[in-house]
Amino acid sequence: MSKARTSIVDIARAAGVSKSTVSLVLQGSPLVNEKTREKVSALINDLGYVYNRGAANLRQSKSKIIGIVVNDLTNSFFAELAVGVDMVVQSAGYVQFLAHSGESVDRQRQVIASMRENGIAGLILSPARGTEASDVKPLADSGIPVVVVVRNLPGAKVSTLLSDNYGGAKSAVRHLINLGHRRIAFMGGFADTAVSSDRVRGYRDALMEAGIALNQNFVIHSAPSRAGGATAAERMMFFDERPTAALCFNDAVAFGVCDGLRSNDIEPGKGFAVIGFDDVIEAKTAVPALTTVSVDPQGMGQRAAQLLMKQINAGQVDQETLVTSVRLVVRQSCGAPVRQTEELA
Amino acid sequence: MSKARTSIVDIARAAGVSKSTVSLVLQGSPLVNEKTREKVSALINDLGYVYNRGAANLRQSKSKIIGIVVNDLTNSFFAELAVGVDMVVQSAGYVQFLAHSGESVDRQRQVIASMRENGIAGLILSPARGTEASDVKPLADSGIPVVVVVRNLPGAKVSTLLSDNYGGAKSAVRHLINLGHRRIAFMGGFADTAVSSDRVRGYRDALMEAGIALNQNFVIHSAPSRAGGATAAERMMFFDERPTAALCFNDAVAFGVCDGLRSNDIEPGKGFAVIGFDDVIEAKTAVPALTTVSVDPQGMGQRAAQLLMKQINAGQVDQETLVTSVRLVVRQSCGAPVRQTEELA
DNA sequence: CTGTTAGCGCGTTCAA
DNA sequence: TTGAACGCGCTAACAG
Repeated sequence: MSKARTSIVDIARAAGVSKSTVSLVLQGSPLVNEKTREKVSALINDLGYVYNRGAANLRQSKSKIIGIVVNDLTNSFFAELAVGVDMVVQSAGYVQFLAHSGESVDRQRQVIASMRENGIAGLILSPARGTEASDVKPLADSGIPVVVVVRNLPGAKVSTLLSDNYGGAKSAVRHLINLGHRRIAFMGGFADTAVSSDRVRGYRDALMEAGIALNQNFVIHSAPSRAGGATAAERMMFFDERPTAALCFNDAVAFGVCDGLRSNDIEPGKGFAVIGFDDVIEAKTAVPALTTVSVDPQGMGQRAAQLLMKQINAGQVDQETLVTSVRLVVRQSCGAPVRQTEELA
Repeated sequence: MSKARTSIVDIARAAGVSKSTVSLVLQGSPLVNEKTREKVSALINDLGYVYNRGAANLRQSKSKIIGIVVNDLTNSFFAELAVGVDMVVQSAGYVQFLAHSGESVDRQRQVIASMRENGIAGLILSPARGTEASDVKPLADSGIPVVVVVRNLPGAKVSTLLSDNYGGAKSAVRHLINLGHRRIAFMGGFADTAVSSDRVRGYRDALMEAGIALNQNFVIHSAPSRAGGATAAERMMFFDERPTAALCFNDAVAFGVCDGLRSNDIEPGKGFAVIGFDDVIEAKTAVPALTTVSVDPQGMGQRAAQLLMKQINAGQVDQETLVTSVRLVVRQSCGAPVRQTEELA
């Protein structure tokens, strides 16, 4: 209808009061006469007034906007994470800018810059591969709290929320050992990422703890994808003494390993046990019966958002690193959606 | 460091010019002396100035923010959609507010209101079930363009982008008929949604076209989920004369149907053909060999965003309804990630 | 204690 | 190239 939206002055004029009074009404201030309050409130409704948060932000030089940049929204793990963030953000009366970096540090830099121009109150970042501390430095320096999730970003003045990669790997391998396995492989993932090395470390320590000698060949790196898992499995077939179980870098790798086993006529689950970290969350839909090391991505998103809100409200940036625990879970599909049936360890 | 962020006046003062000049430099206006431009640009860098888009928005009473509200970000279909939107939004220099309604019309109303307060330039909405035209009316009335995707919203002053449910179903059933099937079921989905009835209509028309009488029993409604598919399959087992093929409401249902068949010792694919609309996109990871009616969700997101940008730039709201075509695709997994191998029809 | 006035925050715009 | 006005809501100070 009307081109110009009705502003606080319009309704002030209509009510025969000053704009200050209207502002007080909007804020539910008790300093205003009941009668005037009602008249003003009525006008606000009738004239279809919409609060202009931008103007308020400008005046107060603060906003109720938080930014979230995700390296791959296509991966359900991060979509779920974003949903978790959204939940707490929404209920705190904030809105979220969401951007997808697609693992491109350039795009990530751009969107972070853009969010900064737009005056976000805080940022949650799941960094693209190759992100450096300098990429968030300007933000952090200007006092805007940043929470980095999933991958860590050493040297940056930010808080960090990681899943317990070391502990998860360790308890998964312990579980395999308890099942009687002695020749256990670690499959998939690139060697040069912190996430990967933490998981391998957990794997090693669990073996050591059980007095099992580490066979270097049994750590088979590959792309952290289904295809990577399949090739890792192929490579494994050449060993004289093959493993009887594997901890996989993630669920995608685990499926790939199963694919690779099957094409060599080995039925996974029967004699060969496979466990994967469920980073990719294909598990939710795709797995017939796979043991996974599970992170709850929505929960992680919630925690990240809470961590951020805390800092925003306190007006100061922290630098804590939190680790969210993981669970060993057997998922089962029985002609129906996958349900979590058993929790181990 | 500094509490107050440096503003346009700070650099004006430092450069010994007026803030107007700085503003002109920022806008790349040619009306400014080359020498001053350089001096100003240098100061902008040195003082770490960040453009305050909020202030600009206020002055111009327009923003470069678009809103996107999605009913279920947890569903990869919508996550991909959001990525598609993000691509064109980002490259147009906009940012997006993203909110997840979780199929709750109340939350949807809230977030739409919040986005309106924040001055979005346009909205892309994948409506929660039960959304009514009135839910977007205030927005549409104030001249903010809205593009509704996936589900339609009759009576609202918005543009709409739907996938070709009718045509897709029709060509899927034609395909099954060409394969020699005569007893073809339609399984899954609630009867009372437009999406569902369009698909059933396509199914009917394809049968009619081939002179095959419609068997009312063969339209088996159920929840549009994996569980729903499984129960639909169970129900089908009681028929005296069972179908030999099914078009499923979506891929989740299709998997459920496969689950149900297997638990009755029928191997899907061998003698019983299953086709699903890939709304849920489990197909990408989970399907060994399933024919799907495919929508490209990222592409759809891009089109939606383009449609919206067009209206924003033109400064007027349209009310067109566009239909995006779908493809019949056989996906195959062969010990490696699923690839699209064959395109039919 | 109620209600008002004036000025601020920051970038844009236009007349001068 | 610039001073001044402007967009809209907030707030400190002040008058009734």
